[in-house]
Amino acid sequence: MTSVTRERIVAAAERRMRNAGYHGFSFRKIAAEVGVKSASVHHHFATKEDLAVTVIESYAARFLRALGAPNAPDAAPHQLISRFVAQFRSMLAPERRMCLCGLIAAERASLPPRVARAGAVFFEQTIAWLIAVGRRASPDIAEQELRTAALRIVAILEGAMLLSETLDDDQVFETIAASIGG
Amino acid sequence: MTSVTRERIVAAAERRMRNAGYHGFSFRKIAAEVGVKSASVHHHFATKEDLAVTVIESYAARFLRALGAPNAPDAAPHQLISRFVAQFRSMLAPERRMCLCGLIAAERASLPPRVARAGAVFFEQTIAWLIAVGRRASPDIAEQELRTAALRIVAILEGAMLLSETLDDDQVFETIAASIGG
DNA sequence: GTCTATAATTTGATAGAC
DNA sequence: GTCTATCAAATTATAGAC
Repeated sequence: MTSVTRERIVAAAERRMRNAGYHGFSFRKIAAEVGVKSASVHHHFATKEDLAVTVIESYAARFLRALGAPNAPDAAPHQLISRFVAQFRSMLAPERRMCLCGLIAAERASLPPRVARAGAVFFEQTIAWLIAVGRRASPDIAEQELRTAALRIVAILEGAMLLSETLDDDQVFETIAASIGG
Repeated sequence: MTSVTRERIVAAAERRMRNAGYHGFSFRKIAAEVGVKSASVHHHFATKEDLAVTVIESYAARFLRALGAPNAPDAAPHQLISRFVAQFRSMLAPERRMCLCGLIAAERASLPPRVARAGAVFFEQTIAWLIAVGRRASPDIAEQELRTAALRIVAILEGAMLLSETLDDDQVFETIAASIGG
């Protein structure tokens, strides 16, 4: 079920997709990085679409796992928001690369539907996590307001990563993210 | 100097780059869309890099021109901010496509330096425009604070476009952008 | 300025030996 | 599970006729 080679393929594909997006990675480059032939990559993943979906789902699962439960009894809501921001920050280091799903979101119009969908699921899950945290902090606020606040936080962080990358300056992310508080 | 075919090539390339990024468009697809052969595209633009740089510079110039002067005497600062937001909104319609330079920023790590640079210039110019508007509204605020506010606005709008596209929902952009005011 | 033709490389994917 | 070998198509780019 789990193979070392398979895991190394997913890791290499994630690195490449975060640099260049879905259209910017190839089976041969991935294979060369892992130290196998492209036919071996096809043994683990029948199509490029399959590999991309696996990479995105693995990325999303890792991200959500790092956040932990939104109702963790040992963490106050503002600590959870800090953890959320920190999770984005950690993705930016050490190479200042965009969030994988931010890139996938940008390419959406040209992606196979399953790939685009996997990217959207990441955002639905992170937004749901933020809403759950917000509900705990402010039980009386309407669902719509919680969702608006969650959308704002995710938009700011994705935008902050985008600007930090293009302006080639880590501090840009910190400057923008500081306004979220938490 | 200016040729109709050349302009149609730039327009087609911009459309394709906004769908799929730098790695997702080809001379042949552009040529087919315009109704010429790929060799004709090469006559106007020697390399893919050259075409991409021209597309980005043309996009940035159009965007800045639409904003107008940041110190226009007939427009109040809050009206100028509204115009800034409206300019992003207009790019989202009617196909809900990401800002071209947002996509270029996301792909930065894998781009030819000149292409990445052209994308960064767009953001430097839009941020400078926002700072100029802010300085007019609040002459006594420190430069650093104006820059922070400008970075925030651009990050929110780029992030709002990203989320709007991936969640396939125009209202997401409006919901997030509404918090900017102006 | 546009075309045909083509070079040289890369791409996603498959067949079949080991 | 990995390999060699290969296919069919697409890629950027160039040469040269019209």
